[in-house]
Amino acid sequence: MLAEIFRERGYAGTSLSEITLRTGLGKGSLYHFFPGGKEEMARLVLDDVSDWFEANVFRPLRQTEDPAKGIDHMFRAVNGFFNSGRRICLVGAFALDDTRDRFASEIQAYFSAWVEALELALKACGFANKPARETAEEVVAGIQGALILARSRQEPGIFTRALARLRELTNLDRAS
Amino acid sequence: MLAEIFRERGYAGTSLSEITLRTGLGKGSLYHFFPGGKEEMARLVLDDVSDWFEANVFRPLRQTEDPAKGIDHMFRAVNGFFNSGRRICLVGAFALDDTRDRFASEIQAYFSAWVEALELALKACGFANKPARETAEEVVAGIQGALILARSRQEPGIFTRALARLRELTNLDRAS
DNA sequence: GTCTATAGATCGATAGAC
DNA sequence: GTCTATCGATCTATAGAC
Repeated sequence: MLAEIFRERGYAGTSLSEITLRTGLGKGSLYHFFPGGKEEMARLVLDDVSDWFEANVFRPLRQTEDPAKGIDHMFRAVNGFFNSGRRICLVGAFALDDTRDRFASEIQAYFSAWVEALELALKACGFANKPARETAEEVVAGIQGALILARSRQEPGIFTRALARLRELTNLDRAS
Repeated sequence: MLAEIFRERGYAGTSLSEITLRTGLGKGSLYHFFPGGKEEMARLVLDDVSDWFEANVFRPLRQTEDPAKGIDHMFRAVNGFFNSGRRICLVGAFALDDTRDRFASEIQAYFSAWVEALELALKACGFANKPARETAEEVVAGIQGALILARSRQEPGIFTRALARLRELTNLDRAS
């Protein structure tokens, strides 16, 4: 719920009065749970997102017994989490304006963990160091960009199609 | 100048007091030039961006005599405009939260024009309909995502590397 | 055109009753 | 814990002198 408000309004655009309205909690209660105010609420949301990706995306990518399965799992989990392109990435949105500076370490950690976990899986699939790194960056960036494009056109199909194409980049036989 | 403020703060995070400080104009002057207030200022900035891309990216892509040159021109213009990954895309940033609804037609037009112009150039290069469309979406989304990734890690090199890889996708001999 | 002054609303945050 | 009341700051926007 909190996360959805920040996703809709952005960090600067989210007001405590809207949070009280949509959560049903008065400001007194909100400041009881979050003495740090709006910033602490947003930090909790970012942590929740990171935890979810750690459990459902990064960790499966790091298990090296069957790396292809981890990659497959990533694409399915990502498609589900972003509701096939109808939901944006909060971390990516926060990265674009000065909100990034407020949550620099969280945002940096999220994308680093993602790229590095995918890079590891690609190497385990047989990719050499450089193509593994570059493909990992290309896939993570491609996902973020597809979310922008899908939302800008209000056309979620753009995201699903993009995921399918990005998945092909992770096939070793198509790598350069 | 106006554009840079909106890029830094986002639409909701941009205040008129900061605009008066950084432009040196009082609020009276600002409302003299922009009776519509902040929204009209942002709309002007979006129009300026659209005009720049129309002249320096979309139009070169649409000239079909030498489509490969148009594509090459796009990558160089984009790298320059986004300052090799140090500057974000205002339209993409606006697309992510509810700012999108306020400027829906401008944002939609920007990305549609970009994808369609690139699609046209790719077809002129010999791409079939479907790969041309999909590659165009992949390149535009990849650029947007690379800007997010580069900014989140404060590492502009990510953007330059991404552009180089996306450029390869526009080579017909590498298309699927 | 540009300024200052200010209106009226809303902001994040706090105080204190219950 | 949850509420209401309210603080001081800041917001967008306007009024009116010059």
